[in-house]
Amino acid sequence: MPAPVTSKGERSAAELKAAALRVIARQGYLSTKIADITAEAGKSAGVFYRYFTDKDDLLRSVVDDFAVALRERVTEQAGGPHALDGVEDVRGHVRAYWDTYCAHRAEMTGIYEASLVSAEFAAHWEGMRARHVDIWTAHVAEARDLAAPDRDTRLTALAVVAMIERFCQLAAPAESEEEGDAAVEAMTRLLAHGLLRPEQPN
Amino acid sequence: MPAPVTSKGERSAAELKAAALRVIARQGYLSTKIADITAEAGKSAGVFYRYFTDKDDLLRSVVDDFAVALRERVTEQAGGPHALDGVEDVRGHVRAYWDTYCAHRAEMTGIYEASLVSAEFAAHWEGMRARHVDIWTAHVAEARDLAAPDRDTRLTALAVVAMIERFCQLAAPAESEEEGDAAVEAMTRLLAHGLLRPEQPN
DNA sequence: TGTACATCAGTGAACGCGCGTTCACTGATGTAC
DNA sequence: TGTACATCAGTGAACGCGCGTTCACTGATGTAC
Repeated sequence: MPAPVTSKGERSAAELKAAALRVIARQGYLSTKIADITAEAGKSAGVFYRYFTDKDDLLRSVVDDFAVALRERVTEQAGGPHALDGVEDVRGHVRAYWDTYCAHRAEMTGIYEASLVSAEFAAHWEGMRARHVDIWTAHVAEARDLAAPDRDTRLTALAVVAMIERFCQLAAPAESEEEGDAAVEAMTRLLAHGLLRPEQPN
Repeated sequence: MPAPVTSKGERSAAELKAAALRVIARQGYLSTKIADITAEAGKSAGVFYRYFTDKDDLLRSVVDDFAVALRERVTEQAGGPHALDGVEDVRGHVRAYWDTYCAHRAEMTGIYEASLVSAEFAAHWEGMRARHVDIWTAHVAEARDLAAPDRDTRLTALAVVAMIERFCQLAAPAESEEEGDAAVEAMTRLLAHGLLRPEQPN
């Protein structure tokens, strides 16, 4: 990725990235053309290649910014919930994913759609999911009093992650903060207690 | 879509469809080129256009076959479970989706990936999901003793469908039938009872 | 049974569209003297 | 303060790649007489 040299150049690169996020949020990554991004930034097509080698390079750069923002966010709320010993902890995990998804919908969309076509981003997305599955696997094993997670535990964790991942794609962006709360609550209730009431026969 | 005239033509069109399903199952729809399909069928590129106008036309045709197969399958197992009054019914719904997903993975992949780029297939996929959400909404409302489903009920149903949809994408195809059973079981347990045990404090 | 003709499947080179990408150029900004 | 020069951002027309798509042609099959 060619680097900007002057402060004006840095601003332009940032403007292109910001424009890309807006376009991607609007029409998805795969449907976004280089010309869409430069037009959104109010520049001509050629300038794109002064700052990026191609579309994937820009996505990579945008995703790096995203990772930095995530790291800051994580250290901010240091020491979150670690044991799945109640609804509160489920809600905490769900809300964390929901909030970062809403705050970085374009980045998520970009990585996800690119993952369908590019091995590099497929690995990236799978890596993100694998980390979540590991976390949930540990929690599920703990809730079930298992010393080591068995296959069903890992499958359950995968199901949890699958639900959160896809539900956020479908329900975000919420129109209002209240709708976001309702979305988080629906996921939390379902994950914590399931659909059936305990007193019902199975 | 240009129609084949002779019986040999019909066979060729069917071979192209079958080849397309194999290629799509292997490398996805978006990454599949017309030449990949004709090569897989052992034919030259030009013949494709004798039977289909373009890639989406072939997908449409393949999806029509799929819809026919689905209708037959549904009428076969006539009168499935209609009330969500137990784990059995949850399992039944989950298994039905899992089985058809595994049996028609290429078609599902095709519609899904095309939906990211084509409005037509986006509508198709959303329509399929909407039908499932309606079914689950009714069941969740019943399980909660609600006369009419409220917003949380619909969100819960969406979460259920999101989980099934994505989990099947990730876990299918299973290596063995036993792995398939385990997958269905993991989804069923999670949906029916959730992660936490009733006796634990919430 | 053989021959002529029509029809359609199939070939693969050639064409052309929609992009991504380049490039010669302009204009703005900053620096040296 | 003014002038000359260097550097970089930015332009947009032109280029070219990777496909999808077409088309003139071949070969196979079936039909009429």
